[in-house]
Amino acid sequence: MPARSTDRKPRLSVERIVDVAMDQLRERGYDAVTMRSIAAELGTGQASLYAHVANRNELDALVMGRISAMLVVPEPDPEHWDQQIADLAIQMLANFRNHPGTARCTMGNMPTSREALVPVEGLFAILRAGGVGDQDASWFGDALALYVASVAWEEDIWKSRARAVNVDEESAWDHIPDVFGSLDPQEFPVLTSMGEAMMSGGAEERFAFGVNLLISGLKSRM
Amino acid sequence: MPARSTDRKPRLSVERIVDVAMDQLRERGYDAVTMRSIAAELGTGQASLYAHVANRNELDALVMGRISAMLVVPEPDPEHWDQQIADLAIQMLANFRNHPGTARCTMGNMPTSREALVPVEGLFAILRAGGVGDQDASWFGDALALYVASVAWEEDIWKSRARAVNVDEESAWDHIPDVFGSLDPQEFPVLTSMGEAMMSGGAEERFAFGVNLLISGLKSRM
DNA sequence: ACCTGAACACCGTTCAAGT
DNA sequence: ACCTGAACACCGTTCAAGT
Repeated sequence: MPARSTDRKPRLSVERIVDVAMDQLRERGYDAVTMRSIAAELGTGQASLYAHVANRNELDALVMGRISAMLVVPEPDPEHWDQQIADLAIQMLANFRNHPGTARCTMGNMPTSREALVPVEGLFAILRAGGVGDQDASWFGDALALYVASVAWEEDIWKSRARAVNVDEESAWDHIPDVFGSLDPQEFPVLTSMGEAMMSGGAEERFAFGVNLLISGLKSRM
Repeated sequence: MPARSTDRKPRLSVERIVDVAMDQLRERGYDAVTMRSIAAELGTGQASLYAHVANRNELDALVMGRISAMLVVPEPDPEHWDQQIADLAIQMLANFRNHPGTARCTMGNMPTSREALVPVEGLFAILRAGGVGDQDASWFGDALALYVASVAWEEDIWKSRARAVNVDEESAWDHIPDVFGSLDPQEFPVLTSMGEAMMSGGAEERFAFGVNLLISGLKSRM
């Protein structure tokens, strides 16, 4: 009798491959997720994945589509377009953080799939409603997406490095103040005199500052 | 008789290793430069490199130091701090372009060497002269450096991809308009109606726009 | 059509052994 | 102290062969 509903090896599919990729990205970080590690978890050989995914880069694009689909872009409110953009940026970073390791998958990959383009459409709809010209909107969208992904990717890198040294993320930063403390005040008068400003502020504040820079800059053109 | 001045294998040194790395980064792109390829060009085994360089990541940091040392940061002119920062950003991007493949080396690497910190000191000196507070300066410097490196790295990625397909860089973009052309205007009303704005503007204009965004944003806080 | 084992052509890094 | 050959434990991708 065929055990239909409890088959130990359901068929491979793009969805299952991306599922496993997302899990492993979270648990191991970008560099430790390989075609082989994914295949192993799926109980198959690495060659089998290539029947569903062309190559590693396409897998990255699929992961980008998956996390893009999680974004919820609000209906444009012309009165509060700037706040809507700021909120969206914060949502994007939070989404990357909820799915560690995925930021790297988006870098260098243009959004070309339907999934990935839906939030882009939403972003531009908000900008247009706010009265931002198409040219400015296009370039602004580029800069914002690049900034958010870069910040998320850097955070992933610190996480991976801490994991490599097998130390908690906080104490990985411990030796950084040493660099500034050991600087020659003659040669580095500014750096040595702004020590605490270099260190202060959490990731949240830094990111909010950067997003505010971009949005204020855009407003100052209008 | 010992042929002193024409020794075919001068001693290995960090400098020579970084020299070769920079050359190969230019000619092959980041991913194709390996400990092995560097060792091969130096006529030695890959293991020999490890007597001078701890690992690949340290090599990247050394490359970052090398290109940082090429930057010329002007004496602060309080009247024109904003233009000085814009010029510096343009110089940074030009420097990355003159040394293709090096942008990736800087990503995720904090400037900790003396070489790498000299231009950072110069940047902060300009900002301080311009009256920017230390906290703002610190966060702004972060965002600017991240933005410039990201843009340069993306350009390197397009270049590598074009190289992989063995096609010139221009025609690698040929199929991109197709993506927008095939979009459903019902689902993507904004994207389909801003076609030319998405494409227009060279890399130069886009970058100048992004830098202007950051600087204008910073000014609007003062 | 989908899956597999085995191979190809690579990686970074380590280490015992040489000079 | 510096260098080397050889190995270890990996990569992405391909391909002939199976079902």
